[in-house]
Amino acid sequence: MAKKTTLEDIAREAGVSAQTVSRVINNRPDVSRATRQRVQAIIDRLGYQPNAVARSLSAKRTWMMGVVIGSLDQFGPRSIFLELDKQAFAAGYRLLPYIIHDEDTIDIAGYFRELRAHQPDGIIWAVIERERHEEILRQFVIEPSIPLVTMETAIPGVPKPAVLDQVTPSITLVNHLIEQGYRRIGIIVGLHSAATKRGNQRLEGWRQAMQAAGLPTEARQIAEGDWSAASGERGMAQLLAQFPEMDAVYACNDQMALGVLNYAHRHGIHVPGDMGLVGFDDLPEAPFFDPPLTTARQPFDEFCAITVQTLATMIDVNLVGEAYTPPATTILYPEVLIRASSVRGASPAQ
Amino acid sequence: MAKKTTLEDIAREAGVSAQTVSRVINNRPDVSRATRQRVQAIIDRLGYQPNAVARSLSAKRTWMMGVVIGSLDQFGPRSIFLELDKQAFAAGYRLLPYIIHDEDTIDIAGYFRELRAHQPDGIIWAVIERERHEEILRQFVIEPSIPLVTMETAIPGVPKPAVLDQVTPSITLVNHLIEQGYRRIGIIVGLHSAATKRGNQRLEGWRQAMQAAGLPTEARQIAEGDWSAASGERGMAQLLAQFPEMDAVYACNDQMALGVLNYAHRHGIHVPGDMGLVGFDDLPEAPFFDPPLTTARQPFDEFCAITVQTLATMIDVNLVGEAYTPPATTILYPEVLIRASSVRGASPAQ
DNA sequence: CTGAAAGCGCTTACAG
DNA sequence: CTGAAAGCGCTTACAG
Repeated sequence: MAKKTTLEDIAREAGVSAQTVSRVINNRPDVSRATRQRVQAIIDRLGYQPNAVARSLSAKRTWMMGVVIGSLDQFGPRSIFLELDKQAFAAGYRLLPYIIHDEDTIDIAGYFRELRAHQPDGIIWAVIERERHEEILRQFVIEPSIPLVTMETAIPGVPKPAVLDQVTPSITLVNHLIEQGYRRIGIIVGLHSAATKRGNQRLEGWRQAMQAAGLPTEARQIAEGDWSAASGERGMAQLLAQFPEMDAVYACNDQMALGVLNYAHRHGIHVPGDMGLVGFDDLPEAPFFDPPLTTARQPFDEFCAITVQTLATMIDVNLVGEAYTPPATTILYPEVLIRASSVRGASPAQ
Repeated sequence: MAKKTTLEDIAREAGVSAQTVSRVINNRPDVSRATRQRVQAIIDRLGYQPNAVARSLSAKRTWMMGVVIGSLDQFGPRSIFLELDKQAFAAGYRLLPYIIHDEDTIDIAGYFRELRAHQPDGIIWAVIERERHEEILRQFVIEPSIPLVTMETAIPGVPKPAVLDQVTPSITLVNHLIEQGYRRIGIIVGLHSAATKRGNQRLEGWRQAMQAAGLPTEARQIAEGDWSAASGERGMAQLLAQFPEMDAVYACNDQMALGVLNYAHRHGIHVPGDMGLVGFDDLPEAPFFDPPLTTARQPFDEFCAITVQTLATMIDVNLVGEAYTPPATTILYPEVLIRASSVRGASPAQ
């Protein structure tokens, strides 16, 4: 392996000191035009690239944001990860991903210690809320006071720059079903809904809308899935068994809605004629379902932009040593997209 | 910010030298049991975590693998990224992702220089082949001889540990359609198929299977999409216009196949009765399409495992300074999954 | 505008 | 089995 060019090499070649080269690299103003040009020419000629590791160590700044996030198999985490990456790059940061492929087998605390060992300038905690996380965060992040923001979890004292409201779009979706004349509306919630804010909120929105309309919200109207299409299919079968008069379903994500559609097709249930259906997520595939799916699209771009910007500010403030007053949480509202699956007058497929 | 605990702190506290602590941390054998226990106890008590940046600088090893990959919006890159992450973690490496969100606007060379600045121990080049990449790789990686493997691109002198064969499953898919009695088979290829190996291979498999069966492969049987469902729908319309006698379609990914299905539903074309359909990818949603979609599933887990293992070996060998003989490329074969969309005898949905 | 010195927090030979 | 010294490749005060 050919010896790599270092700052020292450039300095020698240019006949200047190391920190003059450093100044040129970092675009500091206090270098004469002539010196800057001479040094820059040598840098370009040798294709020199400063060692980011050395720079991080001496500057005590890595320009890395650690991100802890659930498996990217699901649409939500995946979209968030991609947008975080875009936004972080735009802000000059690189992402250090710690993806939790399987929450049940992974040692989150160990995972987290390791992430911290890499000295990220800040950490984005994008994992869906679980009881035990709060303790881990407190122990490993909050106490050593490394800048931290959360995206899905509300922890006292930790900024949560933005939140995706789940209740409002759920109410809108259910109200829309009611306006279309559906009355006996069932719901298929996601996995761990009892333990996560997100699942609860969608259920909560359904409940509020139903009760406001004077409609029942009994336990037999609720089935639990695991976000997969297969579980949507099972949930549909379960609901029809325990709530046979059902005339519409709110599937808490589009994949489960697809399972419901599949069940309906196989059993000769016409959607939306016999059964109204709404989902959540707006998968790229959703407009191409048969019938196209009414659903809600979350503004992940804004969600991530606000989160990254806030963390970047926290990092800056932290370096200066000032006290930081976190901004109020920005509430973002998903957009409801009405498509044929929930519109009573919609013509059948054929 | 409370001063972080360093190795020096541990040494002072334990009354030993710094490198004795270093030995304990790195599990070197040459430490007495008594010393090791005493030091370890202090490490545990203070919750000390060695600074990975300092360690990387002095050891000249970051335990990072850089991965350059296209946008994770698509199923292929996404699956590859997730599996790479799993495999890299299992091998003791972390991933430094450089995601190319938009290939047309990004400065790949600059992107790459920056990745190199972070001193990854090796680089995985998982971008789909484009002409200009080869030059960039040669300039920035091959010359400074940093361990590098490719996944989608074949570059002379650069190991490509495994390859996902696209021709064979395409032949299998088309042969299956032929066996089912379909004869006038159209194909919707993906974006840039002229420029990427992958697109070409699926088209090539279609061509080979058709010609082997003595069936025509005219230009009017081919439409180009962009991998999206919308483009599949457009491709279907285009094919029916220029190839009206068509009785089956090979959509080169499942999303485009979904677009085809959507078109068929809206125009009263029965799949598989009037029109056979096969896709490629086996999206989690594919078994729940109406009808369930015949498609091919690629073994991304093996693909990534072999790639990561090879790179890890190359890194080890490179550190020792030995010459490395890259292994032969392992050819992996996607599995074809037959579902109702291509089975003539399959009963209609209702 | 420029440079000599110290230091970031570790590991790596080299001694003993 | 243990330690003193040097060094990884930069940046940061501090002088001048």
